[in-house]
Amino acid sequence: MTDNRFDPSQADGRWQRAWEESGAFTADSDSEKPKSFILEMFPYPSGRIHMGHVRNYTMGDVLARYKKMRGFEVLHPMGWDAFGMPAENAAMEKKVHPGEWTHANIEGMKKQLKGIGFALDWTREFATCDPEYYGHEQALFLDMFEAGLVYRRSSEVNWDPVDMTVLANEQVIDGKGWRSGAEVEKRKLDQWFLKITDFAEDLLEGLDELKDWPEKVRLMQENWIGKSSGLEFSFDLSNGEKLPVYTTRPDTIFGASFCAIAADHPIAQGLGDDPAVAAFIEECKKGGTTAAELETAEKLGFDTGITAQHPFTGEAMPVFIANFVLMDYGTGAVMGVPGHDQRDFEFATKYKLPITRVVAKDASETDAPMGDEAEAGDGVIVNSDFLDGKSVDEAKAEVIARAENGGWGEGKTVWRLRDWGISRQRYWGTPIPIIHSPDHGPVPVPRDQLPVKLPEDIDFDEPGNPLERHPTWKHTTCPISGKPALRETDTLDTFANSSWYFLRFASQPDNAPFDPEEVAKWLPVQHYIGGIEHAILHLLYARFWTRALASIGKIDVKEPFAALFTQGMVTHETYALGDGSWLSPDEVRKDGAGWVTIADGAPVTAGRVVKMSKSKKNVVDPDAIIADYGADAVRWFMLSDSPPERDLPWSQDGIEGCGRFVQRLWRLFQQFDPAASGEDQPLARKAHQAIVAVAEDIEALSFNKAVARIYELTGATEKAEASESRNFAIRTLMHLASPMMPHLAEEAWACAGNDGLIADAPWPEHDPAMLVEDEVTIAIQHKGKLRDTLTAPKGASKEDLEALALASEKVQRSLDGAEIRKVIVVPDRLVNIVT
RNA sequence: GCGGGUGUGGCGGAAUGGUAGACGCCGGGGACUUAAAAUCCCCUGAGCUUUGCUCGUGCGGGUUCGAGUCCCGCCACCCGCACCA
Repeated sequence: MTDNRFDPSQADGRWQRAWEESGAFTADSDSEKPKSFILEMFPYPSGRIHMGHVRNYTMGDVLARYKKMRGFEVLHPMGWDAFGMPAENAAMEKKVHPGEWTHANIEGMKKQLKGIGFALDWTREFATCDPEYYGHEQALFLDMFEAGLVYRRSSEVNWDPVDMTVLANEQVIDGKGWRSGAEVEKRKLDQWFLKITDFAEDLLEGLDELKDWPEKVRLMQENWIGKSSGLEFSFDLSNGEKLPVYTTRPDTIFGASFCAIAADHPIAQGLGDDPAVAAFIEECKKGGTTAAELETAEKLGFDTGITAQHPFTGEAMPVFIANFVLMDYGTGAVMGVPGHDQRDFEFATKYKLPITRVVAKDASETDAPMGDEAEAGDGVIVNSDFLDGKSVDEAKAEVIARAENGGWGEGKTVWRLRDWGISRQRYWGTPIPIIHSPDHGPVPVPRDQLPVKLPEDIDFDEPGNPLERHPTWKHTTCPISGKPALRETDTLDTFANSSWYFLRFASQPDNAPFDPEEVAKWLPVQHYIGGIEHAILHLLYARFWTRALASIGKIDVKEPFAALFTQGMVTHETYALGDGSWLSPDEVRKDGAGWVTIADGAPVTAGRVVKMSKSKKNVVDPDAIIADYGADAVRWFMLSDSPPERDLPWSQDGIEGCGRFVQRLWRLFQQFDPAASGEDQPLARKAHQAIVAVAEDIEALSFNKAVARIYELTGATEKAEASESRNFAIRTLMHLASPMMPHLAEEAWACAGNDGLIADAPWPEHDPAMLVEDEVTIAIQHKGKLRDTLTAPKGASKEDLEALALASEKVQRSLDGAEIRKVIVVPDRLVNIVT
């Protein structure tokens, strides 16, 4: 027995090399074992691994290692979501090629990930910016193009006139470009779209099958897809035109008192010659789109002077241009029913339009006055001719039926989901494999010319898309006529890259994006782990892309991720000086109850615990922590205390505690004593129970509970005398801890004289007979309050337990001679005496 | 506004309707040491008239022999979406 310390600085690297050399985590798709695909959302190679990554990948790693121990052939790959804006920004700021910057980052981050000891199959690593990868992506794009799932149309975009580029909505801040600060313009550009709306119904219904997804994410996707059903019909207008409107409340049609159209509605645009109309349309465009602005925005309207004829009453209703009507939902026009829609109510109040009740609590309340807001709830239809007395649902069906019979409208389902605009006027992305032919329009690049590679010799000295102004790249010939033609210079949205990468992880043939048979072996992903921020876009696009490929016969799986887990953020206290400037954790120290700067002792305010971010300076660098405490301590911290779906507050005290526990386990592991003999039943029992409990906790992803179990068994084992049972407990702890602290476990395993890697060893067997206690603690209650506890043999009869309870001195004192009315006995648990 | 979540010691958090606070962190006391670090042991929800008693899981009710857990009504905070007709 030696009392040396575990030295991660030399042990970690040694075991990481041992895993790599033995190929311990290389997935064999020809294996006979059941398969398990464990995947964490692959990182963007921004430069450094941060604590959020460490937490995400540690969780996946524990699962992957555990599944391997349980006899699964595990696929646990890693790659790089390598296209995107930051690389281009770096190119502009640092005069470095985006590819060079990206690859340097990948090298650095890969080294960091290896230093944490993740059980990854690095043989399947790829970056989405590899021409092989994006070439296959281009092939998939062409598959979808040929299947009619891709189309081109003119669409409005945010245009930065200084950077000469399109901005995503989140890159527009207060109406200005986030980089240039220039006033952003709306511009119409021809853009490529993927027909995700073809799959709206399917994507919505598929959510029901995703039992192992968080309810929250399913609801967010459901709302995003936004199915609604109602009636689309046309009003006859006084100018002879027709005005199609969409409503989900056809039952309230007798309450309509006006029509409203969007500012960019064709009828409004047609009136644009009138300066007053033009001014109003301009006014509508100004309004901000932030939540707060919309909340307070006043309903504004402009009476066009045109009237619409009510389909049932024949009444003439005014048609307004209104700022609250959206052109891209429904038909861009609505019928206004002020009594039963809050927006219409506000509008009608402002412009003194009639507000009629057409839904009441019951049929007798026909004339009940309207309050100061619209009544959107259920009820009975009143003041509505043939609809009177019907329920809301009956009236909806009746009006839709009459409209359809009369040929002036039809029941319709409308979706909030829009088609996916995938064109980006950027260099660092997958070139869209299309050639614009003067004679044949947009033509697919012939398959034998894929990949369409990005040119290397580009510069970012001028604003705009480097592909567009490259001297030769876009010039090519039409594949049909052979005449000169131009390449598409837009690249694909980066979300396209992450929409099928899991298929490429499952199989990597040279001549195809994937092999359907290999995909069938691994998919769906058994556990997909990542941040909640991808609840909608990435996860919806990946579901769509998988379904689209299934619909054209490329694969058999429709849902890529069987189970989804969204982990919480890593947070940290913030520190600020009096002037509000932020300080990093290593610039401050505790001073009594408060905090001061290390530099000059100036008082520091410790603020809220929030997500680690550069702007708040509350980041902690994983490398520095690993250097101080080793990889296992950091991994252990990531799994301890907080449930994985909640935020994890980082603390210096916490990581020190984890570092201490690594050493404590190491000391215990060294006490494995081959010469020891004898049984220790209670300890053996605890070890067997821990084998079962830790397994259950890991499978439920309750890592914090698994950690607590390991602490408990550790404590019990430390206290026990040497025995064969104690040796068993020590070996058990090595196995139970090995998915979480793999370096320590390997070192201890080897020191105890075992051959091979503990990573390759199976999960320990438990003896079911040892799970059952032979003695139990019984709680004795009087009137529901605890009075005493006693130990009884497991399975003691109710009569015996009752007798034991009544024999207790404490119980008798509490009873104080009162008459016993009833005694409740729960075997092996408690006795409750009621007086 | 709509949808969802959370609320338990100083802190992170445990708890199939059955002994609330497992486990960890912080804190206090002690042992070892010339001393420190490391390590080990004990205490650590609040209060009280302290062999013990009372109170205690955001608040107010209810069901039950028994409620952190189930039901009804509130409050606070967090997240997502949002003029979607």
